[in-house]
Amino acid sequence: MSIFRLTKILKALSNQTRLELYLQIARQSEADFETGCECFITDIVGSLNIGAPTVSHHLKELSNADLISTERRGKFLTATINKKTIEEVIKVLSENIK
Amino acid sequence: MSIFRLTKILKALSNQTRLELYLQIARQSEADFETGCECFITDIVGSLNIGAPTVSHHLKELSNADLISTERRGKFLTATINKKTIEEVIKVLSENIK
DNA sequence: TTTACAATTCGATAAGTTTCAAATTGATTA
DNA sequence: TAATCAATTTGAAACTTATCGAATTGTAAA
Repeated sequence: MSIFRLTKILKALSNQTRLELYLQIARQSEADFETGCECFITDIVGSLNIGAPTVSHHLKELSNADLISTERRGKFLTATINKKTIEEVIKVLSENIK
Repeated sequence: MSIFRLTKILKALSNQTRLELYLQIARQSEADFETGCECFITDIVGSLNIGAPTVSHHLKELSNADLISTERRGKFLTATINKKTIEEVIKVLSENIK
């Protein structure tokens, strides 16, 4: 992984609100796998203390960093995390800290 | 680890120059362990394409995030990474991405 | 088809970050 | 002690980011 890509991913995770958003999607993804439900953004918007435009902006940042994928479900938006991306980050960091 | 602390650490690593600085210190630390040498900041300043004040600023950010420790050796400054910190980050990320 | 609601885009502002030049501090060496 | 060199501090400029209100788009329900 290039240093540029690594920086981009870490930058996407380096804002508190965005990190919370990401972690919430991650937790939700895990729960959904068991329950068969889906992670609706509208629910998260309600629980975090920021407006819809800001959430939209943050989601785009996470998407651009390839940390999550989103999908429209009619009126709503669902999000899932891309495990591969975060696993790569973990791997790179681990390798450099032997 | 609190979300605040995690954000602070990730923020410290989310700038390309600062990440390169950190990785260089990490690599150097590893090499030094074998050679018995030390990681002098003055050498890194020469190899990265930025001025001394900027390096100083970045080192402080890394220190404040507890990612590195620095020590004066007379006229010079040496740096070592704090493995524990990055290991905690790796752990938290891993746990949240099951 | 009008209404309602989720999400996005746009434009603006406030806040934060990166970087440098100049001045300063701390420590070594001539 | 004076000169030198590494590192830090300060102050400022340029750039980036987070956030919001208002307007817009897309979809579903009345």
